[in-house]
Order: sequence, then C-alpha cells, then structure tokens
Amino acid sequence: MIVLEVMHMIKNMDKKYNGITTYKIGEVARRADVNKETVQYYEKRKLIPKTDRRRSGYRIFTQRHIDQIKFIKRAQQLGFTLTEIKELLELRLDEETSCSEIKEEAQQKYQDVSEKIDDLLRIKETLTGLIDSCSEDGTIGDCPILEALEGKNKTGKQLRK
Amino acid sequence: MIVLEVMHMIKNMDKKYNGITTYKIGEVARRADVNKETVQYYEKRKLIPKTDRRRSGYRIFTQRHIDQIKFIKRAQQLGFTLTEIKELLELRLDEETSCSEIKEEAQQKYQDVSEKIDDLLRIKETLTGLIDSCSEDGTIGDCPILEALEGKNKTGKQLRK
DNA sequence: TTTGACTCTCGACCATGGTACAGGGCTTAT
DNA sequence: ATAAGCCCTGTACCATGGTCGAGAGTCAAA
Repeated sequence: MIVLEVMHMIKNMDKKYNGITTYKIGEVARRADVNKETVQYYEKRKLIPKTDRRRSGYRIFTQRHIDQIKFIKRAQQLGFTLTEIKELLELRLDEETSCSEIKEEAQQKYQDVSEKIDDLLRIKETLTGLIDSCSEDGTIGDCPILEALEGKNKTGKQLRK
Repeated sequence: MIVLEVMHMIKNMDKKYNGITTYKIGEVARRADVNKETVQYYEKRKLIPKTDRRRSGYRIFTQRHIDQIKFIKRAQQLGFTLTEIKELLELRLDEETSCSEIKEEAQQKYQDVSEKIDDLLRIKETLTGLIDSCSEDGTIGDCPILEALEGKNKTGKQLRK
C-alpha cells in the first residue's frame, strides 16, 4: 500500500534541469495543501518566484516553490496579509538593496512580530487560568478572556494602516 | 485646548442606568477606533452583547462594549477569524456550560495559540539574524525568512477547517 | 495512437469583513 | 421651535483572497 503511494509520488516528479527535481502544478498543490488555482494566484501576485515553462507552457516548479507556499499559509494564520507576506519574503541582502534599507524594514517587522507575540502570550495566560479554574470551585460568570489584552494600549499607534 | 476636548468627551457620555456611564454609537466607534457600521455589524454577528435601546431606538453602550471591540480588533491582527473570536469570547464558566466542555475548548485554543507563538518566535529570530548580519560583511543572496517556519510540520494537522 | 488525466488562460463567481448611502426619525443648543 | 448633527434600518457595494468552469492543448501508459 505505502509502496504504491511512494511510487506514485516518484512518478509525479520530473528530473529535468541539471539534477534538480521539478514538479507540475498539481503535485505542488498537493504537497503544499492548497488548490492549483491558489498556486496560480500566488504566481500572479508575485508571492512565489516566476516559474520557468516547458515548450508546452506547463509551469516548472521546484521544492523552493512548495516551501514558499507553505510559508505563506502559515504567515496568513499569524495575521499577515499577502501584501505583508510579500514584504517579508523580499527581506534579503543582495546587491540591489542597501543594508540600511533592509535594517529599517526588518526592525519594523520585528516590532510588529514582538507585539503579536506579547498579545498571544496574554491570551495564552488567560486560557491557562481558565483551564486551571475548572479544577476548582464553581462558576465564573463574566468573560475572562476580555481582560487579556487590556491596559496595554501600545503608545496609541496602529499596527495596520 | 485639551480642556475643550475633555469637556466634549464628557458631553458625549450619558449617565443613565444606576450610575453606569453609557455611550451612543458614535462615541463607541470613536473610542474603539472603528466605524459605526462596524459596531452595528459586530452586534448583528453577536460579537458584542446585545445592546439595550432607549425609547427612541438609539443603542445604549457601556465600557464593556468598547473593550470587547478593541479585543476583537487585536485578535484579528493575530489571525483569528470573527468566528474564532466569537468562540474565544464565549469561553467562560457559568451555570449553562459544564467544566469539561469548557476545558476541552480552552485546551484546543491553547494549542492553537501556542503554535502561533512558536511560529512568530521563529520569524522573530530570523529577523534578528537579518538585522545583525547587516553589521557584518556583505550580501546574502537568498531569502532568509523562508527557513523560519521549516522543519516543524506539526503532525500534519491543519489549524483551520 | 488512443484515451484519461493533466495543464493552460481567462473570466465569472464566491465568502469574509466590512463600508457607503438613502430616507427617515431623534436631540439639543440656541 | 428649529436646524445641525446625531441615530435608525435596509440595501447595495467594496476589497481581499481565493475558487470554479469552459474551451483548448499536452502527457504518458497501455
């Protein structure tokens, strides 16, 4: 059974460009757990590197594409928009971008991420409290989660727009 | 100048029900930094407690409503959908819900939140690395953020749906 | 060499989370 | 008592992030 599956997976891989394993869109979608259309959509939005094509027009994907799509999916669950995710993915040092540019960008993102972590830690604590208080006496009438993010109005600044 | 603003804020508060300060929708929207329509939308979706009404039909809000709206906004930035946020807000112990019910729910949420925190910590580390490497030698060609969430395929289970 | 499964493009459609009126009724300072 | 400025309901519209289908071409195992 498992052998058949593995064979199927191998079947769906093409060894093409100098020993690098490549994939067609269906296999990429399956491996990244998204629809084909989503892959195409991400390509259009330039969230994944532009694919090479075979003479037929079929897109040629690599493991890199799969990893990047998985990253995008995770980042979305963390509250980043596709636009923000694009910015994150473009954060790199190369001959085009200067150090100070990158540094500023990265430091801004670092701030955002830190604040998200803090918020989530507060929620986590509240949940712990809730779970613990279950082992105790009786009922808590009000909404305990509400206080989780209170009293930390973060300098009045908005994270988004 | 500030005095005028404070007076304006006081003007927009009604002391109504046994000494509790109440607000009209415009003031709530201003204080929670959303549109009036959003407040109405949240009421329709039962994300905030049903408001009392004056004889005129005007909604009567309290500080509780404002806090809850702020919570909703923050939770959204952390990647929770409105449906998930509703579940979070309903997590409480009262005469209606049994301890074991709550506990199970809360433990599931705890899991989700912990995973989000882990992911964000990984991203944060990557950003630190990026910022630090700026002070050093030259250029890094590839996309450093991509590895951030790799190699932790969390037991194949999906967070959402 | 055929045939079933796959791929292409492109345009329409969908769900979520709002946002914007229109037409009418309150409220309140003057 | 009146006008500016609120609030009400309801419906239509919007942006984001997909999702679906038609019509036509490609691939590969038998």
